[in-house]
Amino acid sequence: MSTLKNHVQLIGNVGQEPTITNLESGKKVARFSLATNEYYKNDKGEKTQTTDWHTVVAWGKTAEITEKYVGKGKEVGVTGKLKSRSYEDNDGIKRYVTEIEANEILLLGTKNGK
Amino acid sequence: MSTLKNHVQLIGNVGQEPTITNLESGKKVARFSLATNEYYKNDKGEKTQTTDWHTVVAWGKTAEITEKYVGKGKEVGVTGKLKSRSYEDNDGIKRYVTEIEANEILLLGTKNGK
Amino acid sequence: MSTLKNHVQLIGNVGQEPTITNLESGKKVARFSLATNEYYKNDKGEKTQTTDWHTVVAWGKTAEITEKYVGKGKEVGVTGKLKSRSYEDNDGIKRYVTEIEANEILLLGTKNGK
Amino acid sequence: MSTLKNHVQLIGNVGQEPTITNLESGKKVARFSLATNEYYKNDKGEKTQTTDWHTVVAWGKTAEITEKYVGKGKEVGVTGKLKSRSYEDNDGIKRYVTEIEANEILLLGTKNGK
DNA sequence: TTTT
DNA sequence: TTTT
Repeated sequence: MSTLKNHVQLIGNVGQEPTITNLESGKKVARFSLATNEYYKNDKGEKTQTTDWHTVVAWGKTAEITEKYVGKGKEVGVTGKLKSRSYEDNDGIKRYVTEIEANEILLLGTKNGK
Repeated sequence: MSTLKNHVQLIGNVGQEPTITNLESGKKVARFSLATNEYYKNDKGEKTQTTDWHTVVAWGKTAEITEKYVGKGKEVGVTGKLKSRSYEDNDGIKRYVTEIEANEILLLGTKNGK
Repeated sequence: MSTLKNHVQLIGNVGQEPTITNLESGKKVARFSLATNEYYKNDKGEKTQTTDWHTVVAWGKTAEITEKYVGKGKEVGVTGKLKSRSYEDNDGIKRYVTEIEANEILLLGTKNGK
Repeated sequence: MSTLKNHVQLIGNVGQEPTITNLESGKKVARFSLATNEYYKNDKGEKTQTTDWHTVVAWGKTAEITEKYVGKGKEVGVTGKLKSRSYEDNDGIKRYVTEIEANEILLLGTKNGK
């Protein structure tokens, strides 16, 4: 888990309530979407915004923190690594997804942003 | 282009010769796949390796540097941001891709790693 | 200004009001101290905190943003690079200082954290 | 050890052989200086270089890796955190130093850069 | 010198 | 004190 070789950091707002899955092993997995917003002025000097949506996955203890503290609209910081995987959807079509596997999730702008 | 809000860094090896596209505007776009390798020992103490593949896109001047210096097998460092977009493939299926839009590409382990 | 070769990121609280210097050239320089706090449990299971203090320097436009928005106690994110320099103090003793030269300063936990 | 709150990354060349200290506890500490070089053209279009020197400290297992593999002139990548501390020098003058406490040290441009 |  |  080298942070030199594969490192992602995002600061943004949570799109929806995280989904929590309890694995048979007793481990938890949390998954949520995160919007990163950039504000800039376009050619005409008008204020514009771009939003990028990211899928964040958290395992184990980080999933538990997610379940407790991360909610829709909250501002969070995430560090982790980029992982890609493929699966077959219900129509038998091979799909590729890229997710951010979180090492750390930090609540920002809150009293308990510890 | 906030590096606090959306920042990716990768160090790895280039999978294939980059593809270069010359846009009508005269601008260049370079695209290549990058493998990040992690080495670790598994439960049984055996040396194991995980490889993650990433798609890197470079525009303008960074594309030109890519065209000149980046080649199959080379060790490179990349920083940039995560961008997701969708398109329809030839069968009319909506596809989602996540790419790293490079700000900077650094050649490592070379005499011209400037 | 390679973010691969020399990159620092901090999220913390501002210790004091920034000092602003107006250079003869008309350019501004802002300087402030930033505390990064880590919370953990010690050997005895007691909650403990470590604080590291950093000196952040901002030039030009980033200095102007600092002057307007950064104040004592505020939570801010900073990215930039590590710079070291030496000077002689009033007693003629050579001093070395390490500062973070900010590329970007982001206000966190605020409505205008854009 | 939050990489969101306090994170440094450097890629550069080692200035001298690392110094290794064996603590009474049996733990090792390694310390070395690292040069990060930036190349750019100045106002007159001449190629110029700036070098920043950093002090890297590694503890425990990372110190052992440093002892084995890190040597003068080698190209290495380092991630870690910024730590400042003070001490009294031999003349009783209080000195402040800022060091990078390494989490990870990666040998670049070598066959064993794993 | 901040914050929790 | 490194490197290109």
